[in-house]
Amino acid sequence: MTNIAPDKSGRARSKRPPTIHDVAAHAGVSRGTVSRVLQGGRNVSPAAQEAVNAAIRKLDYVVNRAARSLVTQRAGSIAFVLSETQDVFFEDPNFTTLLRSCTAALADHDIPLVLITAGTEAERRRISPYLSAHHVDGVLLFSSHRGNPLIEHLQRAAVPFVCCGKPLGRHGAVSYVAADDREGARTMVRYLFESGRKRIATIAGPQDTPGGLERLLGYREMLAEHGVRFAKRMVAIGDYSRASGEACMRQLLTQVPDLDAVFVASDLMADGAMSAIERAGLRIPADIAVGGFDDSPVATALDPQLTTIRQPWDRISETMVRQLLAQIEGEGSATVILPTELVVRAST
Amino acid sequence: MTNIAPDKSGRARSKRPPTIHDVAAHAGVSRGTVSRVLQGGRNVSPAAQEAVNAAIRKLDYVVNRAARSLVTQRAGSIAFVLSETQDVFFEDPNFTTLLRSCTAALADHDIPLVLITAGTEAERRRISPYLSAHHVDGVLLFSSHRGNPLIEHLQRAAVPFVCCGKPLGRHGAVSYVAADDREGARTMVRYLFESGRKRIATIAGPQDTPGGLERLLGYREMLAEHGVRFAKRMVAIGDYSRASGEACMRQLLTQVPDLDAVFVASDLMADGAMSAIERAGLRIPADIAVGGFDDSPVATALDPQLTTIRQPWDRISETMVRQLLAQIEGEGSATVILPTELVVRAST
DNA sequence: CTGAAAGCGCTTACAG
DNA sequence: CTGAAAGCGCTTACAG
Repeated sequence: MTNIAPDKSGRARSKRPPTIHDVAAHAGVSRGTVSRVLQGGRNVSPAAQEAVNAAIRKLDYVVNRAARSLVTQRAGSIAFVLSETQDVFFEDPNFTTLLRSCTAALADHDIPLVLITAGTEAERRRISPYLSAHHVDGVLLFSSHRGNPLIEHLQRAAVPFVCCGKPLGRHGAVSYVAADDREGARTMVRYLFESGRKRIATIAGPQDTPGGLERLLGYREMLAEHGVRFAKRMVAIGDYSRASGEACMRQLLTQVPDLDAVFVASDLMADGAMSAIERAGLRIPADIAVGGFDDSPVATALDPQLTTIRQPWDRISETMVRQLLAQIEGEGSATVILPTELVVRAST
Repeated sequence: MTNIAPDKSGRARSKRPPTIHDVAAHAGVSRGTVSRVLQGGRNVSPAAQEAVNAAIRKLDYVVNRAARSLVTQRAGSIAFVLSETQDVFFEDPNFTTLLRSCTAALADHDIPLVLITAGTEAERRRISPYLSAHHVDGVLLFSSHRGNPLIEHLQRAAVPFVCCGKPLGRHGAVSYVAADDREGARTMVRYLFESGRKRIATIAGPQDTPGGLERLLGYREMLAEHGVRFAKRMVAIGDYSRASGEACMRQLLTQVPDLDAVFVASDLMADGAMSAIERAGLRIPADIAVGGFDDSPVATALDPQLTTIRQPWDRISETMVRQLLAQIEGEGSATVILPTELVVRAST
């Protein structure tokens, strides 16, 4: 009887939690049997099963994860690794969306999520041993810029991982889940053409990120399909920040005074672009139609509300988690591309 | 020799990590000695110390946390528990700021942060056993609305925790860290008076949150100190969302057509309020001065940029972490109030 | 200052 | 289907 009862105040006093041993004693079986029902009840008689479950409920038993980890050699947790400059990523509403849906997806599997940031080289050095030591069973990796050394590190350490978005650069077989950026861009630009727009400019994302690259490609493809010649002055490259969207739009307005539509590679940049357009005394969508990308919370906060391409964040997260879990079980890598969806609002 | 060398491709093949045993053998000492240097090197000769450290480096040894946890009865990790309706909290930029600075503060102590959301009753039920089972050593609790059952739960389970902001409702001694909401509000309203404003309205936060309550109180106090009678029609209550700020402002504009300033209890609501003001054809700050609260990223994205009260997020996070760590070491509870700062920009 | 040994709470072949 | 037993990798009194 190692348990200490709560004292009169009702406050538990260093009451140490029941172990598998207590449960076994209570149920009148061996610890091995208790462990078996904990694992799902294979090879356990219904009677024993029942007795053990009753004891578990009675004692409020919950397994000690450290002890389990020690023998199974599994951490039982998964890391959400954010390998971006912190400022950029934390201000990006997409990050929040992703974090939320990954948390939910992991909670469904009863797996704790360990949040790790690794924006700087120093941080990466610090977390490397943690990751290599298998303190987590796998990692959900968020890192959009080309050539993140973390990828190679994880590969060497044989830590299962899944990237969000295609990792740029030369790597072996790497699992990733991404939205269909190019097709999303094509859809938006096609829609702008079909709405009667003729001179469609674009604000692209950084060209060392898959979204920056692919969405620009989609834009060019759709121009070609409509027999429109691609012109450099119709393109400005931002960094996904609101401020860069505003600056890019000013630049485009100067270079192409008569443009009548702009496809912006992120909602946040579209927000900035809209400010620039309004400040130039032009109306949206009467003078210029604006199409975004993401369908982030800002899209509906804008005035007029933003027509955009919805990224399937929930599906992306769920799929990443599923893929990672499969990989932990020994399955090979895979890449999954998920479709996007055009959401028409008032800005076009 | 249980280690399997990397194969020719350089890819580690199920190489199992070195243990304390390997280190001991390598250094020619006992496992106990290795453990002692791991704990800081008390009672270890310099020579042994040296040999062990060399072996650790040589073998790339990193401690197995599960094994350590099992014997120390410490999880070695801390939970960041978000007990708000998810939508509200994830869209709140303050949350992101807090999460970032807590991650950084914990990283400084080399403690992994486990992210847990508990917005719904069902979620709370699910995480309770996890928390009570001491799968984390303590929790940083984010929950602003009155009467969160999680607080009592943590108290009963004797899990150390520190709240962000004063928890409303009857509780025993609870540790929390908060900004000085009332003083911040007083500072803003005083500043508005001193800028020559006469009819100052306010958009307050939810009245079952400390920020909602205290900032309104500060407003009232400062009115009284300036001999201005408090009038109900000068107050609107929002829910911290952008949309509510806009609605509240419309309401105030109707109720008090001649107001010349408004103190808004959050930057996000101030964003909405500014939209409403502009839509009413009024100018900021010429016709109406707008003061916010938080100094969140939106403050500088607005046009004009927002005058606001800066919350000391970094200090709040650091202090919460320090307090929690102290509590885990057995120290008693404490409450810490941190000063805010007026940041004057273009909206006043 | 150091080593031998017990023990943390589980899981998992291995017999039966 | 079940129990006895070994063992996961550490820490920590306890002797010396």
